[in-house]
Amino acid sequence: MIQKTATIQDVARMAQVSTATVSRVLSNPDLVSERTRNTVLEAIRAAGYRVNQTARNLRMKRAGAVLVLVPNLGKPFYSGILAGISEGFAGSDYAILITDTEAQPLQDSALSGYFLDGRIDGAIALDGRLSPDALRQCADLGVANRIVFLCEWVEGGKFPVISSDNVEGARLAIGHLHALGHRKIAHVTGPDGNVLTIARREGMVAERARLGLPARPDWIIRGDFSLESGRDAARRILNMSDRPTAVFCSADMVAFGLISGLLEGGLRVPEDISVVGFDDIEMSQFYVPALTTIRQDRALLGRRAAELLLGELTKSSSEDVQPAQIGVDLIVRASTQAPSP
Amino acid sequence: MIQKTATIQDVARMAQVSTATVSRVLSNPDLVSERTRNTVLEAIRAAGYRVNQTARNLRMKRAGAVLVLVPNLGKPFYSGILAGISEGFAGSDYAILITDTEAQPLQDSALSGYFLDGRIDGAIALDGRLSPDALRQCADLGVANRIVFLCEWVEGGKFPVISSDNVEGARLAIGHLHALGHRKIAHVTGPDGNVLTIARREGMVAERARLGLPARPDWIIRGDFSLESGRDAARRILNMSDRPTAVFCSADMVAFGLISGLLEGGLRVPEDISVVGFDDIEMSQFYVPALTTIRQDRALLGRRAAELLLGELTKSSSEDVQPAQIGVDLIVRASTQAPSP
DNA sequence: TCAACCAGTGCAATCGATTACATACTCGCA
DNA sequence: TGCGAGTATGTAATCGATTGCACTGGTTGA
Repeated sequence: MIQKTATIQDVARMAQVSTATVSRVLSNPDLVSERTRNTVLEAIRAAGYRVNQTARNLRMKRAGAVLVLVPNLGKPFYSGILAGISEGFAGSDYAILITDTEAQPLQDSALSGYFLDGRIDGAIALDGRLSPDALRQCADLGVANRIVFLCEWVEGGKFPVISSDNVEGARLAIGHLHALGHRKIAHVTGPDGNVLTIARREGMVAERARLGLPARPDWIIRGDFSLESGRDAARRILNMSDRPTAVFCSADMVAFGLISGLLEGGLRVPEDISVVGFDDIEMSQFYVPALTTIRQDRALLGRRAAELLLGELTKSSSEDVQPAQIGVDLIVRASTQAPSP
Repeated sequence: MIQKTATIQDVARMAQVSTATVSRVLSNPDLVSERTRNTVLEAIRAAGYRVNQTARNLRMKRAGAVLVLVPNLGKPFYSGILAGISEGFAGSDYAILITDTEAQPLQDSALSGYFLDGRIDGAIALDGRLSPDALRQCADLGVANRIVFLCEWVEGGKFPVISSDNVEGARLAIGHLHALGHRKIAHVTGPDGNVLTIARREGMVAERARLGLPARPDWIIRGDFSLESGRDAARRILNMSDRPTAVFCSADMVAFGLISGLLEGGLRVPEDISVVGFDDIEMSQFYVPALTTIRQDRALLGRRAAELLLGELTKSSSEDVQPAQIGVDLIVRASTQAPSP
């Protein structure tokens, strides 16, 4: 804050009314007569007055901010989501704090601490790995309903969740490969214990079984959503005696690593092996080959989470935005084709 | 804010002292006798007291937050920078607001508005395209020294700047290609008018001239840092009668688009054409081929900008962190080799 | 012995808004 | 005519901290 900004007192003086009236003009115009209202609005304009958010927040016992916990800002997947979130909060007077939980790991008490310090009114967690302790502290504080999980979530939590339909995504991927003629389909998973890993893997396994496709234990390859894990998976596949003809990856980044690794090992994609990703990040259409993948509607995910949280915060108690699953789409590009005979 | 959090009043009562004393224990411990201090600290612990930042900020006439203006959060380049920034602010009690100036374009008055509303104490702008009007309004407010430009900047502005040594980067890239034996070197620029475009292009042109390499006007291809513009550049190159043997791209993303476009057109990288990028984003080492590029130290850039701004905000007036240029490095990978004879 | 000084602490104003309650005035109706 | 209801506005408390100023009691030096 700089300079002598006009305060509500200044405006009140100029308009020859009390500060209460000025305040009402701003937040509850109907309570004020039209004549007075116009006088006040004119004074506000003349003074270049703007509400001081800090004072307002103090009086109203709120923080005026929400925190977004992102596992890794470097992963392009999250950008579209953040855009959706800020779109969802546009028009509200909440500020959006963003923190990278990998670059700046949170202490167990950090999240609840933000609430206690009066720094935030709510949070959106894109990180399902928040420690149980941290979450319990928040629950004890009574803010469980103001922590919306987005994309990832924690099992058994009482926190609202917005996520994509991961099982459906896996089903679409396997269905696509099956329709192309693939029978031997492998999967590179996400990190152990991750809820997305579980949902996508189980969706994949279920669909494979439903279609009567063969399953080998080593066709489920452990990954962690990273480029590197895709590379590692490529090495594993190159060494297999009975190689799959197609691989469904738990993330686009994994698919990139995988394709790069396969190429180095002398296998071409899609001629020798088809690859399907998950997410549809911007890069995917420009990769060589352009990646067939499952699109998550990141803007929508973000927006919904924002709306859900906003609903909790402004709690007209009735109109709840419900926790929800967002649909996914299969995007067919160049990294899949019928298996060579 | 939730529940009855203990206030400074509660602590004062428990410790049988005045609120002034409690406040002093927290911010100026030396003023308080050791006996009293311990009593107060004990009371603070017992009450689970935490300073209410909003009240503190109101009283101290500050916002307790800084704004980071990112052109496009989706560009992986920015993530490392953000990590550096938040590292730089760690330990301070400033909150970090992040906004995407593409997803949520700022009105001319928005930035100065943030200051006027008491929402922020300072800003870091990664976006050199802020409108002159917007910047003038900030300058008029007297906050010019609290807006640090990072990576990009505006000409003729009185704003502090932290940036990479772009000219040196271009020199390194051309030098590398020259050393490999390339003589016909093209350049895909950034968007028109962008300061980085200018610095990198001029660095490239100067170095090419210094080395006595041939220059053709159509070897300077207009781009805009995007994947798409890389693709477009590939088409241009494929249509050339006198093709360059190497291309220096103004960004890694451009290089990806270019390589993908060249491959589609039947040219291999690096066998037929060598490609150098700029930035060294995470992806670059996993692209096929792994990308030779100019690394910017993103963590350091972010950290320096944060320190510079923090210095302005806490202004012990003496110890200024100076605006600075950060060094860059050439990272040689697989996308460059000697030209085929 | 007394003034000057210092360390340690409290009182109360202050930051800039919101809002419960009180007040004043105008109608409408019995 | 008088009273209750309704409308428009003002008064002042309040949110939870920080800090200038005043006060107290003890030490020091002349």
